[in-house]
Amino acid sequence: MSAFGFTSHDHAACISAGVAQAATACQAAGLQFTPVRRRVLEILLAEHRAMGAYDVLEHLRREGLGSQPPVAYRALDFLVKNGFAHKIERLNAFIACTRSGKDHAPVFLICSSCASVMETTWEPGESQLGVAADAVGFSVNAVVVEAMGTCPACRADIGR
Amino acid sequence: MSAFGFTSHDHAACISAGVAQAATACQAAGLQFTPVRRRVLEILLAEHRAMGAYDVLEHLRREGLGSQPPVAYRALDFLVKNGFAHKIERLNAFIACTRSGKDHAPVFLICSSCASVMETTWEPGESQLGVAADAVGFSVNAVVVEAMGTCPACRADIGR
DNA sequence: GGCTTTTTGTTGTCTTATTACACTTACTGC
DNA sequence: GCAGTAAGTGTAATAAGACAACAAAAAGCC
Ligand SMILES: [Zn+2]
Ligand SMILES: [Zn+2]
Ligand SMILES: [Zn+2]
Ligand SMILES: [Zn+2]
Repeated sequence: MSAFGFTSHDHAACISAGVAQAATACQAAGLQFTPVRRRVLEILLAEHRAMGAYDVLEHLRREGLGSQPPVAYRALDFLVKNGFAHKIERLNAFIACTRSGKDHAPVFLICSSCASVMETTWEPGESQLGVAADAVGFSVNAVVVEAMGTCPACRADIGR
Repeated sequence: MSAFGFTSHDHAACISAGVAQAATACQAAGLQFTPVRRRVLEILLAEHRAMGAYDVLEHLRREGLGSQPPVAYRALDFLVKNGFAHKIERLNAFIACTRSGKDHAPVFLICSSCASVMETTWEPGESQLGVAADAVGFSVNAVVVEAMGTCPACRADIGR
C-alpha cells in the first residue's frame, strides 16, 4: 500500500509507468538509461517518500549494483538533472518526479511526521515572486518551494 | 560596499539597527541575548550573503568566542528559532533576517553567481499552494521558497 | 545563600557530499 | 570491424555539515 502524494492509486502501474516514461525520454534525448540509473529511479518510485542518498546506496549495495557513495550520487544527479527526480533540500533527500516530461516548477508538500511527499506545481509568473524579482532586476532560473506540514494520514493519527 | 538585497543602502546603520532590534525583542520576550548570540547576528548582518555554520565558527574562533561547531550551531539555532535569521536550505547556510519582528513567510532570491541573497515575502494563503494543500487535506506549517537566479550586479558583469 | 534553569565548553561521532584516479563500456568516424 | 574519443563505473580517501552527550559555568528565582 502506498499513496500517490497522499491519495491511493495503482502503485505498481505508477512505478512501471515512471520507468517507461524515463526510458522513452532518454531514448529521445540520446541519454544512457543504464542499469544503475534505472534501478535508482525504481527505488525512488517505490515509495512516495524522500530518500537519502545513503538509503538508496544501501539498496544498491544489497543488490550488488554499487557500494560507494559516488555510485548513488551520480545516478541521483543524472535523474535530477534530467528531470526524473527532485532533491528536497530541506531533507537532503531525493524523490522521483511525478510530473516527469513536462517542464514544471515543482512544489512539495512534506509531512514532517512520516516524511511522505506530494508534488504539485504552480505558476511562478503569476505570483508576487515574479513581481518582486523583476522590481530589483533579479532574473529567476529555478524556484524551490517546500511546505512542511502534516499529511491527512498523520492528522488522522494525531486525532485518534 | 554592499547591497540590501541588491540595492545600496546605509549598511552600518543596517547592522546596528538589526542588532538593536534583536536586543529589544529578546528583552521583551525574556530571552538571553548573550555575547555569542549577539556576535553571530552581527557576523550575519555584516554581509547580505548566506554564511555556512563553519564560516561563522571561523569568525568566532578568531575572536576567542568559541571554537567547536556546537557553539556556532547553538547560536544559529537560537537566531533562527526566534526569527532573527533564516536558514537557506539550498546552500546549507544562514542569513540574517531583514524583516525581523514581523511574522512573515520569507522568500529568498539567491544569486548563483555571487551568493548574495535578498529576502522578500509573500502570502501563501492567496496562492495555489494553499488551494492544493487544502484539496488533499494537508495542513501547512512552514513554507520555504528559494529562487536561484542572477542578481542585477552579476547580470551586468556578464553583459560586460 | 541555595536551588533550578539556561547557556557554554568540549569530545566524539554521525550523516551527507565530493575529489581523484584507474578502469570499463558506449558512441563516432572511418 | 577498429581506432579514437566520450561517457560511465569502481574504489579509496576525504571534505563538509550537523548533532548527541556530558561536565562546567552563569543566570534567574526564591
Ligand atoms: Zn505510486
Ligand atoms: Zn504523514
Ligand atoms: Zn545592509
Ligand atoms: Zn526574514
